[in-house]
Amino acid sequence: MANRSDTKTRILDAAEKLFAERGFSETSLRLITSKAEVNLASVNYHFGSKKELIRAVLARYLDRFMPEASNAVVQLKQGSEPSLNEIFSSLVKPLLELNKFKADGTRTFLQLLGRGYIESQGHLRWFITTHYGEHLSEFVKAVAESAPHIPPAEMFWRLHFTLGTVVFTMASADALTEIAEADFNEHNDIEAVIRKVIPYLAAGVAVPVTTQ
Amino acid sequence: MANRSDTKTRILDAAEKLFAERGFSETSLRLITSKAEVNLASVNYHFGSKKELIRAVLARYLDRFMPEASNAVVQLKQGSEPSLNEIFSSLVKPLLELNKFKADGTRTFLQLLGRGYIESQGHLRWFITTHYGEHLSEFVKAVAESAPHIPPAEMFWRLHFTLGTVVFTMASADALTEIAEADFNEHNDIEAVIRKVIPYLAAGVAVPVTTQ
DNA sequence: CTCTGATTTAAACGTGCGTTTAAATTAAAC
DNA sequence: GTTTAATTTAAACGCACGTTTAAATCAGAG
Repeated sequence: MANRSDTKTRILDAAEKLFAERGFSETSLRLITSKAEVNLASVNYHFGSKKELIRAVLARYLDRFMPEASNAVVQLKQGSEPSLNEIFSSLVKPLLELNKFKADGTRTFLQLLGRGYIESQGHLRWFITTHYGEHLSEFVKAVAESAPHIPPAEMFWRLHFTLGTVVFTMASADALTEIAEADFNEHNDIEAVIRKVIPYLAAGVAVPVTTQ
Repeated sequence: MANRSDTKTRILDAAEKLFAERGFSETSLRLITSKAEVNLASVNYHFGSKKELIRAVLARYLDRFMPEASNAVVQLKQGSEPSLNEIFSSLVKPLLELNKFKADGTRTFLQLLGRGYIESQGHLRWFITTHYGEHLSEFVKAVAESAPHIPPAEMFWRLHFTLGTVVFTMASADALTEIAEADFNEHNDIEAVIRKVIPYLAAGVAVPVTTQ
């Protein structure tokens, strides 16, 4: 095949789709390169290793999402005392912006995030907090200020419960929207699902701590 | 090694521990059989394949947990109108009973469940609903009756949000408890995490539907 | 055109995997 | 004690994987 300067992009595009659908360890470089229509060895040539390819796939989304998200939160706080619902809702636009970067980008990003958290044995968590720590803490700070009655340790857990809800829901969103349509004649796109989950999350995060 | 009629049990015990810790596809039969101190081929002899071993591991827990759980819900409804918190809490005892069956059985079961839902591409969901459907629907019915202001379609989504929270949290429970200990000097066993998540889930499931 | 460095290519490498085989060993029945 | 079936064992099988190699091809500069 003739020279093609977009080999790296073709690999990233094929890899992110397959990683999101099947997970990282279940996706072989041979499958990626065949879908991308590039040579098997080009992954190691351009990225060094499979591990570094995974990081590159994640970084391409995080570099777009994280600054926009923290920016949205900061801007929201310019006004007066945003509610939890408003803080979560401020992430909707940055999330949906990813659909302009790539078709189905929002879902792909959230699925990659979930896969990464579960498969990488804590490595992704370290990667995100070290590379996007300032952006993250803007969000965490806003949430904490908006629910001052929740102690920090409890908030840590609730934010991870929240992450789990989002990530799992988005990973199975296809199947769920199908069932919802069949059983309740209710059609939901990805944005509709996001708007359904926000009140659920906000209620859980803010519920008073019981010392039963 | 001399004859040992407990080879099957030794395999199941070693497999469930490794599956819970590292996931199914990341755990090789060679690792399982070496930890179990049995011959590699004995897995295929006793279980047929790795896939059937996975099912046997899950079934051993589900067979214990599911009847006890649905029983607890049914008994709770004998009294008057249980709250959502009470319904979720009624699952705690059946969950902790698993610790009597095996050391750290509760954590192992929940992690297996999480791993299974994420790794098996919907296969576990099918397995559970077809094999334990009656037990499941007892729980779903109780929750729906306890939050009659939530329309069925909305409840469908919220129960899946709930499943996501539980599954994701339990799959990463080890990592999270480690961080919580490091960052907040707060030690949590699996029961503590369960008791933390219940109010979060109950609040989210019951929050009034907004038509913003 | 020629040279040079970057990229692509086909092939192979070594490794680890789930599974299968056939012989050896064990336990139980007679 | 002999026979029979169940189980254990060591070895090998075929396959898919990530990675490496070395030659072929390409694009740009002089």
